[in-house]
Amino acid sequence: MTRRTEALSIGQVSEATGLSVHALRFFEREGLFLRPIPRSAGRQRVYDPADVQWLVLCNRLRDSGMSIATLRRFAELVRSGPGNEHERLALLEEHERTVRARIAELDASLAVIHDKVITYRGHLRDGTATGLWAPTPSP
Amino acid sequence: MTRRTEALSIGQVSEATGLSVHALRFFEREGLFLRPIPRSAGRQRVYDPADVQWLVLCNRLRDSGMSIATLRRFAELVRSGPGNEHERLALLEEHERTVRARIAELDASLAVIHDKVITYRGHLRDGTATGLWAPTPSP
DNA sequence: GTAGAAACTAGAGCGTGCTCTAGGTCAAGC
DNA sequence: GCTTGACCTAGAGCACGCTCTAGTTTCTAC
Repeated sequence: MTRRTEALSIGQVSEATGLSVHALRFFEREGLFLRPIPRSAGRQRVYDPADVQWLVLCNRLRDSGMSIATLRRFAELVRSGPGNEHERLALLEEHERTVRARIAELDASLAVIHDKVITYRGHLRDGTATGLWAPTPSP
Repeated sequence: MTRRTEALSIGQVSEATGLSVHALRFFEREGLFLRPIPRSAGRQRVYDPADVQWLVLCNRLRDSGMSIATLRRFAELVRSGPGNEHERLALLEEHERTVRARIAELDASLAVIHDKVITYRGHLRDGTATGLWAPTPSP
């Protein structure tokens, strides 16, 4: 007897992933799923837990700045089955480098911003808050 | 004798800040400068080094994800002179929190991505690269 | 069987942040 | 004076990533 995997409606998947139902349909149009999502007799989408797992990964990739186009490329690679794992790895490695670079950039900006915050606090404490916008050590 | 500050053309400011001349005019329309940029006899913008310094800070704020709207709010506060330093500090502190949260989010995503990378490398090394997309420890 | 919620499609619309176009004007060198 | 390149304005256009609309159908509960 074939074990039925748990069927999920678009609303349930939306709930589970935090993606809106609009976004889920958009993702499908954009070819971001790993398979054609099957439909019920009434043409409604029937997802399964593996789709949700994939979407969770998609969320991580999107949240870390991967574009829809790159995500689609990754999905295409996974869809086309075994044999292109080196390409998938290369794509992920590239994205990892991008994310690390972005974090480094944010760290650098954060240092500048935190410095400003410290300076403002100091001047406010001392009552000498003039000309504080400058990026160099404040006057 | 009044010391002339160094006058800069829009092209020079573009060069110095990395912002395009289009972006500089856009920033001006959006009210992101600390003063009305003066014009030459021929209606050309005449910047000075302080404008460049401000733009360098703007770049840091923008690069770290501050919206144009928030940057405008900050510029308005600075423009309106002394007396609102607490507001400026609050704005910067809020942005600092936002940036830290973003870094934390990226760190979390990076962990997931790096994990995938490691898994792909392992499976490729072992020649067992199947079903590797899953976000859970790969099958 | 009927109400109300949820889903469907195709396609328009929107917020953000520039970027580019069109049609000039201005400045510097020869 | 003329060329060349930088600059001007106002406004249109664009890429991205959804979000929403309109009109219809389907599902669920009573």
